Amino acid sequence: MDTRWLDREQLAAWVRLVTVLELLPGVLDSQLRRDAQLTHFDYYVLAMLSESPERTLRMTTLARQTGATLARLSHVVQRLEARGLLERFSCPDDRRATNARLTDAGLQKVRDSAPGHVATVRQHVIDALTPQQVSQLKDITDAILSRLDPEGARAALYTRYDAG
Amino acid sequence: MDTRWLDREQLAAWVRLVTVLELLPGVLDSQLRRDAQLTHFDYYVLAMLSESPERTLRMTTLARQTGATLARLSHVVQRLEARGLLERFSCPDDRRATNARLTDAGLQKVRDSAPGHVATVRQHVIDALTPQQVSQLKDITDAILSRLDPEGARAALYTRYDAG
DNA sequence: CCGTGTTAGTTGTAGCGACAACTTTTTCGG
DNA sequence: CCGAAAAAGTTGTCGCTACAACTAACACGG
Repeated sequence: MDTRWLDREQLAAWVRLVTVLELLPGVLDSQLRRDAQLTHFDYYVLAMLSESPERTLRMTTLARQTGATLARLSHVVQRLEARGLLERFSCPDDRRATNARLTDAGLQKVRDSAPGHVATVRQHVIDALTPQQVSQLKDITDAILSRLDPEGARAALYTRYDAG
Repeated sequence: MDTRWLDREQLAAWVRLVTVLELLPGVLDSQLRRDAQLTHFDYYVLAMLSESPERTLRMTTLARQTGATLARLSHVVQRLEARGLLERFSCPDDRRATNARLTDAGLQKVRDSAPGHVATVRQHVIDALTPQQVSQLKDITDAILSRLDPEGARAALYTRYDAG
């Protein structure tokens, strides 16, 4: 097994990507933690629910769309439920399944924290890039995800939470 | 403060990036954990040392270059020292400072685990992209890092660990 | 050369995620 | 239908990271 090492350009891209991987989650987490007492993953879960019909999703669906394991999601949802931001109830159709539904308080939390979060995303990522680079980034991450997550379970969200 | 929401294209790029942020670290960690009993961060630390003169770096330098806090690095180095992969010694010039030096066993560990790690990086990232996209990724991550880490402390490593 | 502030690093604690073990319900081949 | 296998969640435990508090050593203005 001869190793194909990385050339200079590949290495440069990779090292930078690793550093982004190391720093960006912390930036997202600390802003949301400070301003909304939420981790980024908490926010992601709440935001996903807020955009679903009936503000409700099956645990398995939520897990697939957030890229988390069911075990992790179960812990997170337990904590969010204890805080009154969502509630769980057994699915009538399939008694193995559990649904998670966003409460009014949870919806309010998402709406309150969205502006600050979007501002952070703009400040550290989107506004640092040209429109062309944003488009390139979409294609690049798409290509990576096709290797990382061949089932292609990733979600669409992060839309507006304004008066509408 | 009127919020500037993300448009469709920005949103698409961002959601995909978040998913990469969520999935990629786990993939890197589990491969290295399985094959070398190292986290990706452990590997990064050892690799960085292996490329330094005397295989030695100051804790502060190592922290800056890996993007970690000194506290985190201190814990990690403590564990790696306990496993005999590196050793710490007080800096003669400045007795506040601590140097970390890779042991022979540590160097061997890096050399042994590098091929499998690079293969993983290729499989999930580099080989999923065209050469042009690799170049774009470098520029994009550079732009993001300029916002994330204005001091620009990121390192250069991940070179070859072959017979040389 | 003294005291104040800064720099370097360590340590304790609490919280989150990974992994494995487990229960319950559903599916489906024979 | 019956039993085995699969699917959906939950829970317990362990390891890692963030945060805050702390010690020790250096810098430097007065």
